[in-house]
Amino acid sequence: MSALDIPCYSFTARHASRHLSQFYEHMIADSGIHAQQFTILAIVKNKEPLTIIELAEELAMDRTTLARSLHPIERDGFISISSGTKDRRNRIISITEHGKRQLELASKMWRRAQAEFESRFGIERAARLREELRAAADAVSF
Amino acid sequence: MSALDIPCYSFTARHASRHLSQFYEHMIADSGIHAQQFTILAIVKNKEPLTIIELAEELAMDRTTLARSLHPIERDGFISISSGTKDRRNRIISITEHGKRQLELASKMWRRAQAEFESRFGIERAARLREELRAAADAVSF
DNA sequence: TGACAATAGGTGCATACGCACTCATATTAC
DNA sequence: GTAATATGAGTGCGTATGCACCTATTGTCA
Repeated sequence: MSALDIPCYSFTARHASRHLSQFYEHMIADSGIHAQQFTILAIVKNKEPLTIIELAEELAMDRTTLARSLHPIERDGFISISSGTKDRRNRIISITEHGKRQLELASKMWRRAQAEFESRFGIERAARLREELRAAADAVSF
Repeated sequence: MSALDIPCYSFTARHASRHLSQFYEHMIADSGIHAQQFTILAIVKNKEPLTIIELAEELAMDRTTLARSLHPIERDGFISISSGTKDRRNRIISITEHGKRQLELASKMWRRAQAEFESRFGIERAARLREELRAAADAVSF
């Protein structure tokens, strides 16, 4: 019996997530951004301008985790973060022109990663898995 | 359209992994160990003694990540790490009595987490998802 | 209007993750 | 037996993750 036979749903999900992430990281590495940053950029582009809490809700992730994930992509000039004018507590996040170009580039590689995974795993099977993953996350959300 | 509708398999897997992990973390928090540490302890108990590379292979995770994950549970006295005698490059990992007791305790809570997830998600559906996650990880493993 | 509650965000801390690089030991080739 | 190679492990660095606690600003209500 290997550890992979441990019937723990948490371990299995973490394990799959690690390997999927690694696969995508390698596939888009040349774009200069990470898989997680790719997702953030894509959302920011579609929803800008938005606050940290709004973006965190979009991504269904922790506010503080997200805030720190923004630092590298702000440092690299892919997004800009400014203070709100109406509500000065807010931080307003937008994508820069540089960020849009980088996202375009990464998108090409991302599409190849998607296609490669679907080719290896089966396109319908992959779609089903994605649905089930969403449902599983829903099931444990408080 | 929300970020959760992004058809990226990597994002979806990370998202589900985050939420599943959080669910398990909360369910076993009182045991004093984390979900990841639970898995490590379980494997060490079943396979001890083993080296870092052997354990990393069991867990299908990066050697250096694992090595660092061992520090907290060694510090807390759940495992012991000694140098190999035959091959002095090796580090030999074993579970301590204290670790076994802690694992017993955590196992009870883990079983409740498993049951709760299966109850919410459906037991056969959960088993199917686990199989598919394993297969997906296999598909992207180099 | 002034106290209090609610909200947006930041920080400290600890764990999790993996790559590139290095060191020490063991094995192999000659 | 020694030089070259292979292997096991450690370290530096950067990203990802989330909890507890904090500050600053805004909103509310007496």
